[in-house]
Amino acid sequence: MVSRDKLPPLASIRAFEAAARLESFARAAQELGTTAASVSYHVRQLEQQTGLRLFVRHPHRVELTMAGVAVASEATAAFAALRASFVKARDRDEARLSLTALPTLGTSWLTPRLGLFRARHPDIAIELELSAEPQPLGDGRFDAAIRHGLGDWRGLRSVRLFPVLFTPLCAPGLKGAVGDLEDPSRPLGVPLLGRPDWWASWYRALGVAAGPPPGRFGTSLAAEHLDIAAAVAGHGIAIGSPILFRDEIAAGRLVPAHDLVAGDGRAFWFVYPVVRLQSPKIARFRDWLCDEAAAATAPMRNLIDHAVILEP
Amino acid sequence: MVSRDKLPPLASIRAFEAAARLESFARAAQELGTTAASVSYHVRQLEQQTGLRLFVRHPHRVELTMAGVAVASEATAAFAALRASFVKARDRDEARLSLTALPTLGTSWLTPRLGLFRARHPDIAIELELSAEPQPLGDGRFDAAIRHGLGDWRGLRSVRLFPVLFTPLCAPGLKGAVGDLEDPSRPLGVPLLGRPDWWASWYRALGVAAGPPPGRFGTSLAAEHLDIAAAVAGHGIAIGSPILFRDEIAAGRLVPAHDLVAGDGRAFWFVYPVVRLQSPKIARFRDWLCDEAAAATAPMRNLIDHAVILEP
DNA sequence: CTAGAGGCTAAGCCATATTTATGGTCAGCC
DNA sequence: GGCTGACCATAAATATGGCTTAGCCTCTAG
Repeated sequence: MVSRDKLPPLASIRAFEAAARLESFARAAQELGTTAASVSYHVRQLEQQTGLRLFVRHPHRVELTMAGVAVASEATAAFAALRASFVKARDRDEARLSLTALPTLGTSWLTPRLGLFRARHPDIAIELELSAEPQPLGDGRFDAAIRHGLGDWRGLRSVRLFPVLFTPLCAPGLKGAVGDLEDPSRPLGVPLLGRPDWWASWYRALGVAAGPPPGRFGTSLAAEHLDIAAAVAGHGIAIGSPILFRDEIAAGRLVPAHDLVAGDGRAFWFVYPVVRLQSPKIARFRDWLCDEAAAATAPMRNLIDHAVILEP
Repeated sequence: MVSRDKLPPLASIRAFEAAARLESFARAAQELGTTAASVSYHVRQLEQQTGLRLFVRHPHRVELTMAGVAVASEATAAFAALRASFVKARDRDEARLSLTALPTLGTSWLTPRLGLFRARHPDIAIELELSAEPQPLGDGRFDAAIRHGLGDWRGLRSVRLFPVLFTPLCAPGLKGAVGDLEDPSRPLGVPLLGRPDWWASWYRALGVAAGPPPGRFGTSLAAEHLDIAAAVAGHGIAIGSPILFRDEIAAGRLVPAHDLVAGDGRAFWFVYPVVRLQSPKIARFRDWLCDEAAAATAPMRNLIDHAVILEP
């Protein structure tokens, strides 16, 4: 005899439950997407395991026994509860999407657009955390992230948004004060703002091996968007992405200080764990985000195509 | 995305539930009688199917997420309910054992012994129905049967109890009045009781081709045990089983009218559906019945071994 | 600092469940 | 009253899915 409190095979219970509810092996097979023979096998299996007679077989119909009725009703309830618990968990999970992104991207590009997402998907609340350090996904804190890099994070699905680019940007009033930007050895009149390594990269893209000397830089700020804000205030020439700061340029608060747009081969990616490929809320956000990224890059096609991409 | 109300694979839910309850894949594997790799696989499977993150993986321990806690508690409850329903159904089913048997065996052999079974197994109530026609098993009316035959009923498990034998029996006072039983053509002085075909078989076993002429028989009764009762009353010589009527013989109410014991190759069998091999109540009754049959036949070993068995 | 425990991944195998095919029985229907 | 179709049982072959095995990494404990 089978142990008194061991659960019989669940597949068999499932087949039995459907057969009992539908009062037919054939219909149960249909519901379960299998064959009547399979249902018959499973029900018999269950009867043998439990020692209970669950169905009385009549030549072309089956009838539940007393024991069968009792077990079936409880099994139906148990399966319903199980299904309900998953649905409920998913509903709750669906209502909140937690993201992490880099401060610059979050502040200058993502935040202004999130309202549009919320308007289109009012059932999903977005939580956005900004941090310079990439936060790990998969520990339950974040559903997805926007990162920059090469898109090769293992265990994560990466969807490319747009390339990481940089170009000198300054306030319109400063444009005249800018001397010969192309030669880092000649005095410039205004300080450079932003990460020195980006400036160095940009000069490499220009064909100049030596980056600007340290004395050229103004106050060093924590993040790209802060440098840009400083540039808007007329404190110098910042280096930044023409895609991220397109609105500033379009509004005339910033102008390119030079035509050359450089890139380092990296891009911004929307990333989320492969195990959550099936998550509808992530899929919805991803699709929306891709559309936004496409809309943001389409008018800049020409600029992007002519960017000088350095080998990483 | 997986359909909103489709139940994920039950095997995966089961693995997850155990892992959640025990807070360890390794212990869950142990409980489920499988390996940690399998549990890991199933949990991952479930997470992919549902799009829910259920566990946070720490290097050498796992931790339930919010969603995991919610699902796990409901899953545990659902499984418990399922298990309970089977246990309850079995308990209820266990309390009553319904049997069908032949009238003669039931009246003369089984009924006197049932009290002993009840005394030893007070939790099982026996229902016994006697009928000359073999009742079908498997339609829910009877759990098991005692039949006579060759033990080759398909779909049924047969356990041999003792052989079907027959020998002439009469009241002690009649023994002297019996003439030459061995020659069916010579007058006998007393009528023969019981089924003419059994008498014919008995004479064949004796080596006499011709059975007794019809005129030799007394009143024809419906069942063997009624013939035996008539014999006890001194109305003639009955043919019947020395095993079934052992008590009558031991008490001196009947004596063998001849030494020859014949058999037709058949036996009494305890039979029950193969699908109920696991049924504890049937197993208990079967074991008890076999013991009783063994106890009843042991003292008659010699007699049984010397019986003349006819080819069926 | 080593040993042990816990978990992940990958790959190959095996078992389990399903399919396919056949047969039998009954109900409905010309 | 036979025919046809629906339904279930059974058996054998197949295939898919899940298990196991083996190796690795990380962390904890002694």
